[in-house]
Amino acid sequence: MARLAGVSRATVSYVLNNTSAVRISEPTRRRVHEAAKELGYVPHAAARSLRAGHSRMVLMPAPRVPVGPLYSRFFDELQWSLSRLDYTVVQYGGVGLHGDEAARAWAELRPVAVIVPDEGLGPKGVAVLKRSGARAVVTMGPEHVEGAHALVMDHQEVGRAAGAHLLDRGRRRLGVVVPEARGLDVFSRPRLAGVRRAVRGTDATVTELPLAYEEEAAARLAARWRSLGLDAVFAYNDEYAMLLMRALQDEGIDVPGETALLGADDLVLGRLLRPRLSTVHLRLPAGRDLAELVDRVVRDPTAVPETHEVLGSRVVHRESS
Amino acid sequence: MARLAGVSRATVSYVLNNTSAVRISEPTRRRVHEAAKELGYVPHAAARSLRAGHSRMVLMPAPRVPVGPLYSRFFDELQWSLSRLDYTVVQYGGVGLHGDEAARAWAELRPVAVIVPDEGLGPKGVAVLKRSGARAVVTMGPEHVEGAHALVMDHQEVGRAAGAHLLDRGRRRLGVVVPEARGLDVFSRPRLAGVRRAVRGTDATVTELPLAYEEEAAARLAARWRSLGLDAVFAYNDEYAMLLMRALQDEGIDVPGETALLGADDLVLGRLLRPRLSTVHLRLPAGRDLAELVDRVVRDPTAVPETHEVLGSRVVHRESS
DNA sequence: TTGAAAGCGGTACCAC
DNA sequence: GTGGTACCGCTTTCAA
Repeated sequence: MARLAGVSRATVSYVLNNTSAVRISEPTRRRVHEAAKELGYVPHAAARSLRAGHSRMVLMPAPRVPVGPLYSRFFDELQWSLSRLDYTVVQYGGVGLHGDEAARAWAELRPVAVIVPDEGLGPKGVAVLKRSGARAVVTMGPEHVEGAHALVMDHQEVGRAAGAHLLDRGRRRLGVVVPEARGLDVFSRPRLAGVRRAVRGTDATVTELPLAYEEEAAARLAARWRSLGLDAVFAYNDEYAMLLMRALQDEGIDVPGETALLGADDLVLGRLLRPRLSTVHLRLPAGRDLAELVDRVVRDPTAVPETHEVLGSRVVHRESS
Repeated sequence: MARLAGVSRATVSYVLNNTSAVRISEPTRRRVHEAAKELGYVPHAAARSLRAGHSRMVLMPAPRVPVGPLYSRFFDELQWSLSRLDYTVVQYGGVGLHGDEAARAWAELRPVAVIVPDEGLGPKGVAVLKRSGARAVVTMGPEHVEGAHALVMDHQEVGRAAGAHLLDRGRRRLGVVVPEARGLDVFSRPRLAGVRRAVRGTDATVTELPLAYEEEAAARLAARWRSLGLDAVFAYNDEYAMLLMRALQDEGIDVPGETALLGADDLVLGRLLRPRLSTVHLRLPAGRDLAELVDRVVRDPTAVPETHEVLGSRVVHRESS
C-alpha cells in the first residue's frame, strides 16, 4: 500500500485518518487515496485496536432464548443508538459456553463494553471482563450482579400484575401456563412465582400447567380442563394464550365465562382474537437510554454501578378476563 | 504476565497453547497457570490473529429485516454447527451502512468467512472481502452475486406457488397483500411478482393491496373489500393473513366462500384460526449444511462458487382457500 | 510536509 | 527446556 503510493506507512495513516495534527499536501493525499482504491485497501481493525490499546466495540452475547418482536425492536433501537455514538455493535454467538468460560471468550475480543442479555454472568465473569479492559459491563437479567451496572428485568412483576388482575376480576382458582420449551424458564419461572406472590394471603390457589407449543398438547390440556376446576389462567404470553384459547373453545369452554384468560406482551394478535385477549403489556427500556448509559459509563468507568428496574408491567383489560 | 510467572512471553505462549513441538517442565507449567489464574489473564484475540495472519471468525451482518421464528431457528442451528467446527460466529450490527461501504466495514475485521443474509452485497463488495482475506463469501438472497457462493432464496417461487394454488381452487381475481412496513419489500416484491407470473397466460387478474400491520388499516381495507371484487387473496404471510381474516370476518365476508385466503410461513397460529389457514410452507436450508459449505470453502477457497436454490415452497391446503 | 522507528500482545523460529 | 527476537499492521511521537 505505502509502496504503491510511493509514500511511507505513516503518511498513509495520516491521510486515511484525516489526522488534523498533521498537514499533508493535496497531491500526496490524492496519490494515497488512489492507491487505496486501486488495491481495495481496508485497514486492519485488529492491528489498529492493538496499537490503540482500546476499541469501540460493544459486545453483546446473542441471547440464547428465542426472542419475540418486543425484544427485537428494543435491540434494533439499541444498536442504532450505539452506532450513532460511534460504537460498533457485535453480537457474539457464544453457543455452548457457560458462565466464566463465556466471559473469558468475550474478554478475548477486548470490547470496550459488554451488554449481557441473559442471566448467567457472575461477579467473577464481570471481574474478568473489567480486568481485560471492558469499561462498561451492563447486565439485563432478573437480578443485579456485583460490579456491573444492571437493568433489572423482574418478570415476577409480570406474574404479580397478572395474578392481581385475575383476583380483581373475582377469580380464585388460577392456572399458570409454564412453557415446556427449554430456555423459556428464565422468564416463566419468575412469572409463575409472581402469581404465587399475588395470591399470598388470599384464599386463591395456583396451579402450574406445563404446556408445549403444539396444538395437540393444548388439546390434551383442554380435555382435562374441567377436572382441574380452574376459573382463570395466565397463559405466559399472548401466543400461548391464543393456543390455549382455541383449545378451550374447541372443548366448549366459555372464555371468559367459565375461565378467564390472560396473556402477556400485548401483541397485535391478541386484539384479533374473539374474545379480545386481555394481556399484560410490558414496557422495555428505550434502547436509546441503554446506549446512553453505556456511553456514560465508558467515559467514566469509575461511576458506581447503577441498578435500574426497567420492566414496566401494566394489565390491558379486554374481553377474555 | 510473563513477569509474574518469572518466565518469558514465549514460554507463556507455549504453556497456554499446549504447543506440542516444545516440551515444558511441569513446575514451569504450573507457575504459568497459577500466574494466569491470579491475573485473570485472557489472551488478546486481536494480537493473536494479527500474528497468525488469519482468524476463525465467521462474520454475519445482522439482517436488517425483522426476522421470524423460521429464520431464527435456522440461524441458531447455523451458529451451533459452526461452533462445532471451531469457528467463532459474530453478528455485525451494520446499521446505516450500505453496499460497498458496509463490505469495507466487514473487511476491517478480517473474517475468514462472511455470510450475508440480505441482498445488497455487490460483486465489488465480494471482491473487497476476498482481497482482505475472507476465504468464503456466501450470500443468501434473491440472486447469485458474482464471485460468491450463493444460497439463492427466490421468494418469487413462494408467490408462484400461492398463485397457482388459488387458480387451482378456481379463483380468478386475486389480491396480493404488500406490507407497508419498510424493509419487508425484499420479500414482498418478489412474492407479488411470483403471483403475477403464475397468472400469466390466464384470464385471472392480480391486485396489489398495500397494508400496514394494524387493526385499523385492515378494517379500512375490509370496508372497501366488496368494491374490489376479489375472490381470493394471498396475504404475504400468516400474520398478515390473520389480521386480514379477522377484518374480513368482522365485515361479514365469508372465508373461503366469498374470498379465499392464503398465508405463508406455516406458523402454528394458522392452524388455530377458523377456518384453518391455508399457507405456503417454506423450507429453509439446514443450518448444518450451510456450516459445512462454509467450512469446505474455507479449506479450499479455489473451489468454483456454487449456487444452490434453497427455498422450498409447498402449499399446505387447509380450510381458508 | 514527510519518513524512520518504537511498540501494542501475541507466536514461532533459532540459540543456548 | 527455556529465552531472545523478529514479525503481524497500524498509530504516533520525534527528526529531518
